[in-house]
Amino acid sequence: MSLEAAPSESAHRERIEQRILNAAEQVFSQHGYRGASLQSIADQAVLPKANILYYMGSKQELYIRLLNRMMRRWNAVLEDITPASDPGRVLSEFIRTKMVLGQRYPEGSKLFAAEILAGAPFLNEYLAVELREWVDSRAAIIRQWSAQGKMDDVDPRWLIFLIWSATQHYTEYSTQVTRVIGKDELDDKDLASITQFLEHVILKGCGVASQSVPSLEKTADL
Amino acid sequence: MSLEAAPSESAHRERIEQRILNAAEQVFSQHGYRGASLQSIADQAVLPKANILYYMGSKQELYIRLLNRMMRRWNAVLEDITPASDPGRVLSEFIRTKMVLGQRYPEGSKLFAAEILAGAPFLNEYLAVELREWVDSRAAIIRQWSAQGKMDDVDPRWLIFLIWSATQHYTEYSTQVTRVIGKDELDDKDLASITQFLEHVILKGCGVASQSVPSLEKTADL
DNA sequence: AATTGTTCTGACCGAACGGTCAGCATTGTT
DNA sequence: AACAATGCTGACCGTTCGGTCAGAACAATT
Repeated sequence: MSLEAAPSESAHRERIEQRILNAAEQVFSQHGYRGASLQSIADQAVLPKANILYYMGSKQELYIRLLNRMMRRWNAVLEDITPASDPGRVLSEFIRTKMVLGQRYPEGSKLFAAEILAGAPFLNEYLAVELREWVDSRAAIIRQWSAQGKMDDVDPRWLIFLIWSATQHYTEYSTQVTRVIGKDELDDKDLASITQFLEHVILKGCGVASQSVPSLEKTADL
Repeated sequence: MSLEAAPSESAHRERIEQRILNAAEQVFSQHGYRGASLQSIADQAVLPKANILYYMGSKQELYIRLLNRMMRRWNAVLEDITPASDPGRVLSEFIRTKMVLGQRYPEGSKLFAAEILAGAPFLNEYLAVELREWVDSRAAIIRQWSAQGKMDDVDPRWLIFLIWSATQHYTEYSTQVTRVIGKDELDDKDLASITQFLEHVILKGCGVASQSVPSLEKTADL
């Protein structure tokens, strides 16, 4: 009845599905696939249990939709990287992007973590094919940077895993981090401080010149 | 009837309990507290389900025994650290110890990770009290090192979390790492390579002089 | 007002859950 | 040989699990 045909007919459905997906993401990320129950997801979404199955079909379909949604958010990271790129700029952007992604989708990150802990029964192929190609192609470029003398001769795969783990830590282990530093949650100041710390240590540790403020150096001279 | 009274009477019991604990550690670490079933633990231990409850009392008691066992293994790390210690030596030892611990007790590490992901319902107090004191006391010493000019002025808590996350990654995310690098498991050569990489990047990144072989530097002189 | 198609959900299903217990098997003591 | 004490487990309990389904509720079209 409107100029746009498709979206208006499913506008209501779309809203409910998003509500279910968000609720499910929270429950699955906390308790994993087996530990999450449709009843607790329904409670979280304030909907009857049968309604969840009406929209999502089954527990497994719901879970896979969540994984796909999370993987899609990932695809934009480090797309335009070439041997001519500046390592410092690229690594900084990588660290910052991953910190932002973790903050924007904390439940999605935890969901991914729980899936890996369970042995990646649903993501096995994704890890072995798509993610592997992603890592391999970036690793090849980093190796060229090393060969060009732009940075130390480190194994690029370990470097990628280092950035991955260090950034991921603050979303997946937020419970641990906040308890240890005695806060309820990390504020923007903390996150900026963490990001700056990681950029400083990782770039300097790889022998990459940093373009950020060198305020962390023990010697201010050149 | 022997010189040792207590241990002989419970030798059999001890063996069975260890068998159950090891089986339970595997199942809990994969699926979390809720996702683990006593039946699957019993299957893993090749024992009838009722036997598990005979020895452990309840699912919760079994889980808490596992957490305590894992926490006990942790207490030896970085005990003898003073402001006079050499930062390079201490940080290297920290990295190596954590890598070894993760390799020795991979299921225990994953168990811990799953507990944190679930919001640390059982470890809340441990994190907020004991672990916090552990981190605070080490952080105070690291700050003195920075003040003495022995290393860059970085936030010691972020440094501790960085080492924690980077080392933990290879045990907790072993599924992801092995799939991405196309192996079934990480061998000793990989682990040595990773350890050396982490020592290089983290020590150099914090402005700490390293005593290990400087083979990774892009310049071999000096 | 009647018809049609979609949305929704209470009630129910068999299976699996954590936990209990009666009672058989095994061992150690006398 | 008799007797406790402990080890052990099949059978069972009430509850919750993922999933099905008949039919009520609702909206849109005629």
